[in-house]
Amino acid sequence: MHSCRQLDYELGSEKRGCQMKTQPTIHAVAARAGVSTATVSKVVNGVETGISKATRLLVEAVVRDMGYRPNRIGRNLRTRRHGAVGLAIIDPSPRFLADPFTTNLVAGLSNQLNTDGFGLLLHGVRPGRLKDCSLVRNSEVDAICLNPSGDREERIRSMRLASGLGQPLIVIQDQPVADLPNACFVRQDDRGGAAALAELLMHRDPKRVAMIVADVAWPAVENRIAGFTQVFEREGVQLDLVACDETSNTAINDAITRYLDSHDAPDAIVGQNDQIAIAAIQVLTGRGLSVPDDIAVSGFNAFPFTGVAVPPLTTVCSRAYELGTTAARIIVERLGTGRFAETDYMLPLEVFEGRSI
Amino acid sequence: MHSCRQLDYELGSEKRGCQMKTQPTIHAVAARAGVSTATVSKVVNGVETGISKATRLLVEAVVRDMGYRPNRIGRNLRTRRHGAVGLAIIDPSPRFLADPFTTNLVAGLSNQLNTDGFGLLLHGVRPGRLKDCSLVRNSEVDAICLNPSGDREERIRSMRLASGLGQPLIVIQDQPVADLPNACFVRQDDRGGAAALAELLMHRDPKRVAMIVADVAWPAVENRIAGFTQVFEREGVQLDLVACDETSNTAINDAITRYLDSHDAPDAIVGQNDQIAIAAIQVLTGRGLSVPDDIAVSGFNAFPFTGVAVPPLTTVCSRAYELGTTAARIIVERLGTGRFAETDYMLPLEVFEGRSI
DNA sequence: CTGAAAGCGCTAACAA
DNA sequence: TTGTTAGCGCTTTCAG
Repeated sequence: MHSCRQLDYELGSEKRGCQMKTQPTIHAVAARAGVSTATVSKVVNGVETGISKATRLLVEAVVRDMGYRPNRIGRNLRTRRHGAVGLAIIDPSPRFLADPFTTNLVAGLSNQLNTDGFGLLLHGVRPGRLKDCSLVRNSEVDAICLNPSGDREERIRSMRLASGLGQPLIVIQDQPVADLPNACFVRQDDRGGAAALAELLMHRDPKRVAMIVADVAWPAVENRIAGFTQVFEREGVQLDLVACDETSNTAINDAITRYLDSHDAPDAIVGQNDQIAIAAIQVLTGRGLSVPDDIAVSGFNAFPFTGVAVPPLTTVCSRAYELGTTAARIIVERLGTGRFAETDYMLPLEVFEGRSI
Repeated sequence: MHSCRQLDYELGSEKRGCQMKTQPTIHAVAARAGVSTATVSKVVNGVETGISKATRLLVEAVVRDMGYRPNRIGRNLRTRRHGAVGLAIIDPSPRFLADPFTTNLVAGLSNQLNTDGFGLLLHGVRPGRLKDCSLVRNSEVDAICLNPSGDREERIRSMRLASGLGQPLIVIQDQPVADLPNACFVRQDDRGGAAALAELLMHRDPKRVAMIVADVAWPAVENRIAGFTQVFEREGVQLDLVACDETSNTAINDAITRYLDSHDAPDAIVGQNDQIAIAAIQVLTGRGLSVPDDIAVSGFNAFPFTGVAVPPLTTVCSRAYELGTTAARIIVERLGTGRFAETDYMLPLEVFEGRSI
């Protein structure tokens, strides 16, 4: 049997000629080393018990020599594990990754999963199209990580769909939904962060604050609005919501300009993220207004590269990268133990005090 | 045999109790529909010939009813395809994705691969650690996409290592290496773009130009420097290279400040990317210098969100997203035909003329 | 038009 | 300490 397989392999590489060399299988290694496939398997997987030093060394040498790399498919089929996690990011833009929050989330998730021996399958999904995503149509990952967007109803549809797949689901940055079996929620306290920022803003005794928000509904933004409202309602401060297309700088500038043209100047402008806040500073400066003397400005996120502002931006620091590593750890634990220890994790947020308010 | 498998499945779901329901297999579907697994397979894979309408409808109904999702592992083992491509991004920072170039590259690659039915396995790899990456240690993807960084020698080591794996290799953004079997290079014309920008700068008749570069060596940056040098040497313009840690805004600002403190003011400052150029504008403005009247400033990339500058930045537009989609298409074609049609693709670059030079 | 059967590469239980 | 063997879920001839 060994020699037969070995023959297959040798024939394969000769027959195909110009074709790429066939990857050696565990059988080829076993045959060359004169041991069984079981022995090779044990050596390759570092099983300590029941392998003599000599055999181990021999097999390791043959493995190196033949350039053998275990085929994950065979292993996965046998262990009934995919060794991978899917991340579905719901976003209308094909450049879904351009948002620094997403970027940092993906980096954290990817790094931590890789460390633990898992792969990350990345999918940008247009709203309403989750059902067509290959993560959903096929069984190809051990768990699904979902970053929803859109209004709450749409997000709940996404979550139910993903949950119905019968595999562990980790929802990033959305409020828990009742009776969602086998789901775990991982989020940051955007509401608390916004409230802390609002309290800070209260030192200026503002009457009116404008918040510039994207026209795509993100759960984080809803919570940021809720956090402001919580403080501002109590204090009798009016909150104006100004919507814009955040994917274009000109659109952001235009929206801010239009708002300033048609309203009395607010006491403060907050962006739903730092890019928008920086744009606001520039529009204000361009109109001869001084930040923070005339108008306070603040943002959200504090990611490197988005913080190049003069004056330094006061902003709520997001923890997207840690959201990613946290989610990864939870997934790995869930896959190991068979259950979620907790089903709701919330990372606290802090305000970075720049000089823009 | 069918009923035996079916029994397994039923038992499985009952025995496990609180455990997650076992995913139905093709055998379970076949048993429930009263057909063979071969028939189910054909229906699921949309094979048109030799399936009666009635059978198709029946099987489809059972598939829906049971929530059957084909297990990719079984399929992959049989077809000897992984259905996935690995992307190894060599970068010293764990936040490798934060760079907008990388971000856009990944978005393009991911979207196009997903469209063509492939997954993308994302790996951030620290320099010199490629050999430990699971993409390298295991056979788990059909092709590897490599985005090298570091000095040329280090990059060549990475490329040789990846090429030696015996599977198709696509190198993003590096100069072709001779005798690298089964590799294809996909890049943008950074050198040409830089030269075009340099020509534009010549209208100001500069004597000295400072280029702010990161201390990590990226192939793109080398080419940008080469493009400048090509024009500036001909014209007798001096090019100063100022290195900084580009991952920190303060480091960028400090480096520019130190340079300006210790040298006569240059006629122009170019950043290796737009973030750096924007920082330069702010440092200059803070010193009471006017851009572009006193000093011209320009950058590279023109990605959305990094272009919030006053005045609008003159910059060379990168095509990272298209680099990604192009690489994806090449990979898919290579996997289909068994060979690369070309082994070197170069996307031309254009200058966006803002008002900063 | 449908089904039986072989086998993809690997692991783990069990036998030797 | 090592080897034999039985599949993991699926596709694909080939026979009916």
